[in-house]
Amino acid sequence: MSTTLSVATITKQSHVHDGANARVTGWVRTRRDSKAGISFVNLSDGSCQGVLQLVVPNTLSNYTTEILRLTAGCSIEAEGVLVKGQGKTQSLELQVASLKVHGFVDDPDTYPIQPKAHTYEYLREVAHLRPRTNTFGAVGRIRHCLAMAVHRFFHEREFQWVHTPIITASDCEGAGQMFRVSTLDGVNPPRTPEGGIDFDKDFFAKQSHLTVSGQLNVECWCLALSKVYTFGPTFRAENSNTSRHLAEFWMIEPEIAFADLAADADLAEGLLKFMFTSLLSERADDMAFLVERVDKTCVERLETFVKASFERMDYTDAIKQLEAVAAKGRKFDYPVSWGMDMQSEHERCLTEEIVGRPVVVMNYPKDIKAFYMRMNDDGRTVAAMDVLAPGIGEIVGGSQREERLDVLDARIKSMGLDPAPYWWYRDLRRYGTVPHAGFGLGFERTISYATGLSNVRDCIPFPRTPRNCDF
RNA sequence: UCCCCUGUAGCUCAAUGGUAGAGCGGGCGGCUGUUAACCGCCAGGUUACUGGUUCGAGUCCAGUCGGGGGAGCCA
Repeated sequence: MSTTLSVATITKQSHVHDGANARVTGWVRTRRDSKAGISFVNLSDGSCQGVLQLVVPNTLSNYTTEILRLTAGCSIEAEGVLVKGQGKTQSLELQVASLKVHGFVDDPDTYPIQPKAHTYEYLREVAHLRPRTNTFGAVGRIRHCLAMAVHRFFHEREFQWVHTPIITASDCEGAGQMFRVSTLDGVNPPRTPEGGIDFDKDFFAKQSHLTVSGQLNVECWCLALSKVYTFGPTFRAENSNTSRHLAEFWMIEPEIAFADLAADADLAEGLLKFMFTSLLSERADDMAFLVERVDKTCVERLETFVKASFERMDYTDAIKQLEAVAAKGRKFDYPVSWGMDMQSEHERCLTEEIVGRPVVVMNYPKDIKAFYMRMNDDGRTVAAMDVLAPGIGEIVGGSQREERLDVLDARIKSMGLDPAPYWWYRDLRRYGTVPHAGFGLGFERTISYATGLSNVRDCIPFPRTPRNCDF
């Protein structure tokens, strides 16, 4: 019985396995027949970008009945000897002694995945099969690599991973439209005497939703474990139809105690650089493929990214710089002025044209930011930061949190919010409050930036967007 | 939600308002230690849907549905 080896193992350790007996499993990419009495079958098992070439002699008993019927997508297992190939490449190939077909492809004429370029739009319609393509195989492995890098980064720095809830009954998140979670009969719900829906009868005896952020929950654990993070799915019911938005996406949200906004920005920079350094060293095969087929500049972009320090700029200075280029004739659809929320065109101009690399914009006007962000001494800005990246815009949004109860209460009041639901959040400021800060990093946007895939729907296995929840 | 673009063979795309085509994929044959090979033949279509203009509509118009890009919101 031969050892089962992955294509990745055979490729990476070719010197070890040269001459060895091996068993391999996977899916057929291509088949070429030679009248010299052999067929060449390229096999992918998804373990790496490359394929293993199987050399199948016509002396096998199932050669004419099965081997010659192999088409793209058939699943097989093969046993034989690994030897150096005779073709152009020096890599190992399998001289097949026996080959078993697990599943043929019905109707190869219409098999959706062909050995050719498909459009991303088409592949989204066959999302159950698209991981079989080179590009989506690469993105899947890259996604895994980056996720592992996130955990490694935090673990090595004594952060604790906190599993914040997916379902939340606090209506105080304020980061956009939420998906309702309910077991009530949506067609004929129980009613209150006033005629409204009676949520006392609902599963949690109150309204509940899918979380839009783990931040408020992770802050609680931060004020006990000091360095924490969440990494999980979040949900936004916004009717956003863009290449940068998903209804379900993954977010990384660290929170650090006894830390200010500058430490927060340093953490964001360190995390992103660690992720991309890991990617460049661990998935060189997939990145090389992306350079060839998707985005010529993606490796170069990441190499530059990990070497350069982020530009740090106050919001006030960013506005001055934008006003300066506008004065020189740069046209904007929206005029630039202090106090405005920067539009996409402004963010892109700043990171792509003015700075030319990622930029951290800090200390925004208080009126355009959330209630929990720490009021600066000037009384008109808060300690908020966004990391803007060329080509994609905002990938990180964060802040130092308001730790002073009286200031927090004043903010809640001035923004017209009801303080009651925030009782537990306020308790953190009553019992041993500390300066603390954190941010959210959009995982799919990070993958988009790293790979050059310009639509986040191609950066998650099964994208959920308005009017689209297939598979 | 708003603006713009778009929908033709399994896929990627052609086709002045006038006979719907090519490449790839598939089938058959040839050739070859081949590399998303190469050569020949064959099959494959209610041009998204509904209606309209016209002698004649893939093409022009209206509506519906799908897809994309941009904006807003944000990660």
